[in-house]
Amino acid sequence: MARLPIYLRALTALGDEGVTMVSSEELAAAAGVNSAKLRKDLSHLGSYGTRGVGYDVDYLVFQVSRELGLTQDWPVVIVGLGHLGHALANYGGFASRGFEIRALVDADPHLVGTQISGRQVQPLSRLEEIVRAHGIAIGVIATPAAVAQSVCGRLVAAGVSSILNFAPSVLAVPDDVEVRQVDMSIELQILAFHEQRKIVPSLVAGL
Amino acid sequence: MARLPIYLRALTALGDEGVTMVSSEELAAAAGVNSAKLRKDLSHLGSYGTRGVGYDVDYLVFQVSRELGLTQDWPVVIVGLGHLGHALANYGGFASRGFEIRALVDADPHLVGTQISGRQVQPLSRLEEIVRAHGIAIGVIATPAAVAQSVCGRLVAAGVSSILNFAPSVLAVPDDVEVRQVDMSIELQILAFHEQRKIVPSLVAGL
DNA sequence: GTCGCTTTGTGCTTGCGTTCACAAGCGCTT
DNA sequence: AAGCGCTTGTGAACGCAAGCACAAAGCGAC
Repeated sequence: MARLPIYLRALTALGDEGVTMVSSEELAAAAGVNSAKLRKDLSHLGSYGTRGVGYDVDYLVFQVSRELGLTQDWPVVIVGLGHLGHALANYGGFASRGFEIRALVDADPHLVGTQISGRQVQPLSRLEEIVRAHGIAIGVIATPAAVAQSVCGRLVAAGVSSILNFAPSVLAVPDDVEVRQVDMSIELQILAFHEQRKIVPSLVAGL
Repeated sequence: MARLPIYLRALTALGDEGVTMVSSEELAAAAGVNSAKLRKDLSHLGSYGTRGVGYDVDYLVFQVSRELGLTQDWPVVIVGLGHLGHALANYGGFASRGFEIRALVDADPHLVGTQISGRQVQPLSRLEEIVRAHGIAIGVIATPAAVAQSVCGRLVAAGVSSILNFAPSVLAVPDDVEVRQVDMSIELQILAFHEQRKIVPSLVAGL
């Protein structure tokens, strides 16, 4: 379920505060969801709660992490090191959550060979070689939209089966490859849509 | 509808290629959705298609833009100029889509006063003043999670009613404020979950 | 002008996810 | 040891979105 990471984040935050037991009601509030939904989600993992008491925070963190596959480290390659790729390479939130950025790749000869976050940028021509050598299953695309599909195809051909795409383009992939799309312009446009709906209805009401 | 921006992106891409008319089938393929869903979505805006022919690309771009409220420019403030905020400030995809980054704000005295993407970083203490002076309705939070809720509250109090949050924390806001959450770690965790499901079932099948 | 091809717009069914509401169960107190 | 209060886990109802399938409608050809 796509909500497990949110629960995990809330749980680790609670754990850091020293909380040892938590009720579905409290955890649901921290995660911003309905408590029944949370209980149903957690029940799919097994019966890890105690009736009348709640859930043991540490134990639940472990169980959710296991379900998400975070008990092992996932090697990741970042393709494209513009401003965004740069930010991703320097983002500390990955390593602490079971992801290791194993390689940085870019097509720009001026970037290749430079150090970013203690790691050397590799040329795009070596992409397949790098993916295979490290057994990388997860790729991050932070390139311009024009080359995103090409990079995606090469990643998939080299064995990558999960892709996080920051480029504003729809990626075509085989059915067994998972793609998640993050597009900041689209998020802003959705906000603009809601902003306008707050204004337009007042005009309609005035008619 | 949250899919309109995706349609708009596909439409502008087609327009740049010189395409003038497009069928729901073609546009749906470009946007990665079902054609019936696309037609139903577009029909909510009005009847802008011609039966037997399709949709006029330019006209549809205009209509979708109008529906999304992109015929006007939306002023935006970015709070937090770490690696991610930096990348956002330099991202060209905003201005071209009807958003103008009007102010950059950070708490770090070393950053305040520096120029980023031709704009001077303002101190966090002036946040409310800046929001009110520019009539800013949309705020982007790219701060550490620890201060995200505090910044969010100040933005809302100053009049911001839409927030794009990159910090890994759930924001509590009044009902009339829209929040959209972007969390790269969560996206990666969802990918890891699917990756693991590709491996674990093979073990289960072996039993 | 009529016929047929193509594509939109939409009623209806189907399926999934959310939510309510309650029974089952655990621990604490007396 | 028994009862009480609290919380989980889940069966059942509800609502919404997705997709099918077809009727309505425009355009071109003959």
